[in-house]
Amino acid sequence: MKDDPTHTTNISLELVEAAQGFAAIGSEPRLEVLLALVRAGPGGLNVGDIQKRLDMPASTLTHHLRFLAAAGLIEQTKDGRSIRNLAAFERIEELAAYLLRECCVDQSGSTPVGGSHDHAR
Amino acid sequence: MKDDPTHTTNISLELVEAAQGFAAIGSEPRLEVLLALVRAGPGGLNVGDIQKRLDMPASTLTHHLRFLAAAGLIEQTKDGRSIRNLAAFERIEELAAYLLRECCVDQSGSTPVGGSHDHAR
DNA sequence: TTCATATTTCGATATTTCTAGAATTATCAA
DNA sequence: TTGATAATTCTAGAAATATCGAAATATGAA
Repeated sequence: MKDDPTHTTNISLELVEAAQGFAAIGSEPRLEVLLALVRAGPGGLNVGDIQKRLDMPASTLTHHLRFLAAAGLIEQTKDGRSIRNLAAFERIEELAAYLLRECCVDQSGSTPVGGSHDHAR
Repeated sequence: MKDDPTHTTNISLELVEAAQGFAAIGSEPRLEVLLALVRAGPGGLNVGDIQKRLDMPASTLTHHLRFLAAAGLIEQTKDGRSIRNLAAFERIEELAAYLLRECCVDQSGSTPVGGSHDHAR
């Protein structure tokens, strides 16, 4: 019982996914893109909007959006001839939760839940 | 009053520092190193210990430790002929807080605190 | 269809990061 | 001092990322 694939909303992220998520926001331009989307709220922003706000070449922006999407931090839906980008709040929260969960291990002195994450080696 | 250098415990991270922190844990080997330190607790681990646990060449490990230290995610103190590495729990929490703070902006519909982070452009 | 807009793909270059062996420095012990 | 241990620095090739202009693709409007 290491991970339950039947759950869509995963409670705990795997290390690999967490690392990918952190890498995605571990770049200033990408973090700025994500924050712009977060601030834009449920309506999101299309690529052109982001481009204007951050003054970034379209091809560069596409490159970064691909990273964010691959890490599950944004969702992209086609809307006419433009692409609507939405911040994936759940994933952001999962990343925060991952950090907090790991952070408190061994500090309070007890294992918080069940040994959910891969230890060993 | 944007940032108070007299405070050791900074309340809010700048975007640049946050991105650096996320980049530091945005690599599987580095995230594993940090988790090992977190699990080791207040005693920390020296480089050799980490090396054995993760089975990683010393020079590679040093490389990653430098990243983590630069991002403020670990603290290194000399202890005899070995180096004691400690997880910087505060910084980890700051990163989590950064995510949660940004995540909730515009979602609840109101600006949470004062416009603490750089908007605009 | 023709034109304009929105975005991606392509291609090319620059830079960074990853990895790890070899050499070096530092420290303690005998 | 000599020897062993701990860690870093040096070096370098491979791989990944970053940046961005130009060309291509897709869609909607006239």
